[in-house]
Amino acid sequence: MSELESQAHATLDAVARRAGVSLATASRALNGTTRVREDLRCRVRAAADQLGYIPNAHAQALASASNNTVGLICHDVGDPYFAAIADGVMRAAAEKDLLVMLASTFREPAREIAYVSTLRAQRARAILLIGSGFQDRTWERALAAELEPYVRAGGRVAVVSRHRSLRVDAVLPENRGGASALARALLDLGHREFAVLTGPPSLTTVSDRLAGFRAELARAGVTLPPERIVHGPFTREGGYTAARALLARGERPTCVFAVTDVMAVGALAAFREQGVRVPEDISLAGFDDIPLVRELSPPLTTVALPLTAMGQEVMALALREPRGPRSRVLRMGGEVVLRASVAPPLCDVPVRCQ
Amino acid sequence: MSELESQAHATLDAVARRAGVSLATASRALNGTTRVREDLRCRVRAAADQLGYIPNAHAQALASASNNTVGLICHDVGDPYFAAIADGVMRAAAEKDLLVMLASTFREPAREIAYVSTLRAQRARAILLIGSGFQDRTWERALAAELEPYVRAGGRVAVVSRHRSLRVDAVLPENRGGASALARALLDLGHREFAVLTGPPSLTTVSDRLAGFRAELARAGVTLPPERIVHGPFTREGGYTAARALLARGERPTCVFAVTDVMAVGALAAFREQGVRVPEDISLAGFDDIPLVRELSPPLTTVALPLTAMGQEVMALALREPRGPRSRVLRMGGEVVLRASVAPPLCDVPVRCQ
DNA sequence: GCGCTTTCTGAAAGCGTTTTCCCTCAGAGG
DNA sequence: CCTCTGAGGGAAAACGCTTTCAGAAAGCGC
Repeated sequence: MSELESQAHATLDAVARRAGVSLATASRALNGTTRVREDLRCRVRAAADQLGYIPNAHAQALASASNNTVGLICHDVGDPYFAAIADGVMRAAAEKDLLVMLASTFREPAREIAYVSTLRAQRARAILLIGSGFQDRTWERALAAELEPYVRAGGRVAVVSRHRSLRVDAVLPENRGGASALARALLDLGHREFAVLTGPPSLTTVSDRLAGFRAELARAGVTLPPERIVHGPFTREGGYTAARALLARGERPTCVFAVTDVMAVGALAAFREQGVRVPEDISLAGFDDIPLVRELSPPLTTVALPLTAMGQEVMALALREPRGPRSRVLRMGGEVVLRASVAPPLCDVPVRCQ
Repeated sequence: MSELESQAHATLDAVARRAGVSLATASRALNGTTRVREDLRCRVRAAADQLGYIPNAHAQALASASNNTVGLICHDVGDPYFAAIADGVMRAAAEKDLLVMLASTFREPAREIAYVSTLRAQRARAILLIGSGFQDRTWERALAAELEPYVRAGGRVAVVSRHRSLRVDAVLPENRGGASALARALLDLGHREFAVLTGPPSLTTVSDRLAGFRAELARAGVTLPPERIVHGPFTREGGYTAARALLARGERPTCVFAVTDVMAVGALAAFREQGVRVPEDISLAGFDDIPLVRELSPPLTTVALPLTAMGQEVMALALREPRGPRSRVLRMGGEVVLRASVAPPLCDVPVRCQ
């Protein structure tokens, strides 16, 4: 607009002119791609400094058909689960000198697809998708349709905890095994009356954790009646509401498994509000081991996932040279961390008491 | 590399050719900048769809000298404080159709400056700096030197909670007033023996909160002896260590103020570990009102900051047309939220007891 | 002194868009 | 029937870089 206000950026051309060399030499001197006589290199450097030259990344990307940005798509950076994974991704990016474009879908599938498209336009070197896919099969298909040409054009895609229908490299939490191990531990404590607070049933994250948990119960001859399974969104409020609903139904299990820690946090609040003591009245366990659950009282028993490491690994996976058509899958975590939120059931329940 | 593997992106040229129009028309048809005959527009659209055309954002940015990316620099996305603000920024970005490039400095000043440089190269429309600056005056100066030509070239800069030495638009938490109000509330409860767990003293966030707190105590004739002030990093561990140090010194205040909630979380853990009950033995208060402090038991008394809104506002500030040379400052938050982590001091302390 | 490498350097051709400038053509007005 | 206007379309010039392709200069053995 006004004359003085915007002062254009110095271009490489200006640098070259000032250093008394050609454009090509200036480019080479600055990038060090080819040998350039030392004195010329110095002159160019000096000229660049004096002019405050900052290369135009867009021009570079356009000319060299390469760039060092990656896209990170998650549902909600405010959620500690995603924040922890994003942190890992950021660490990996810093190490590899990559710039991360972050996108939060706010759990709207349309937004996710739009972001993939945007990242394609940016010619991002890789796209990282974090978190469970959407219930709707249609969306998952649309997403795959958007991703496929990207991959064909040389883009890399890697995901954390997505539905396997996307045939891409993936970091998968040890959902089934972890949930089984947790069930085992809870059974060992003497619990027989379980309830589960869970997310949208069509997500593999949910179904795997549920299946693992159930399988282990079944092995011990314990069943999980449908009225003891409450669905809700993967949020604190979801957990809160689900726990309230459970209590409102008059269900009094000795142990509640929330399929994510975030839901467990909500459940804990609900229990507290209703005067249900944890673990004396009800034992509570979660999944993920987000940092905050250690700070609760009682600290939450959960299945640990190395979230930051998972973030780093998904980046590594995306950057690794593809070896073939088969997608690589890295399973991580799954260890039970016993904390004070679980205890043996009270003796008025007709099971052995330790 | 291999022949089949990479399949180049369709270009606008290809779209134009297929639609039987010129490059210019194709561009206009897709962007809708000028009127284009309806049938041609359709033909272009169809051709673009068939070819799976995705415009090259770099070429667009280069040609139009504009783009819609903004840079977000924070210390650590994994920290709930930054995560919450980042969430607000993401919301604002989604609304305005901006792409956010995220950078975590991991609290290394050099990295921060490098990121500003990178974002300048990307010709980001705005740069958002979140969180306290670094102690070292040299770094702050270097940062300003990097930012200044960016602003002169038309870039926008806005910060949350940075040192005022950066003359840019800013969202500032009501540090002083909030801390004063908190002190007032604690005094009203009857406390006279205070301790403070605090961060690096050169940060204004720290000094303002400390000053506000102190001023209010002074007004009540209460002093804060230096041995009751413990410094540490702005992390959970910092709070933990500081609290341990305080106890190790044999100090037994009736009330502890941690200048950030994250530190308070660490302090709470330390107290619990040492058998110090909160609030019976020591009242504990924090600052920020990060979501997790509501889940603690006891829930933490704190000074509320609307973190997500602050993230939204800093974006709004960065995007707003500059009105003049004066930088705009938006003060937000500062209300005391009383929760169960504070209580009147026990009567064995020689003060009035409520 | 001659031809032959070996280094560097410079000119220029892209990269994929947007945008300016100009031309054409239809329709309105006389 | 002719001119004027305005709308729409095409050619080509940017945008700021990288990289190819030659050419110049310098070093070398004979």
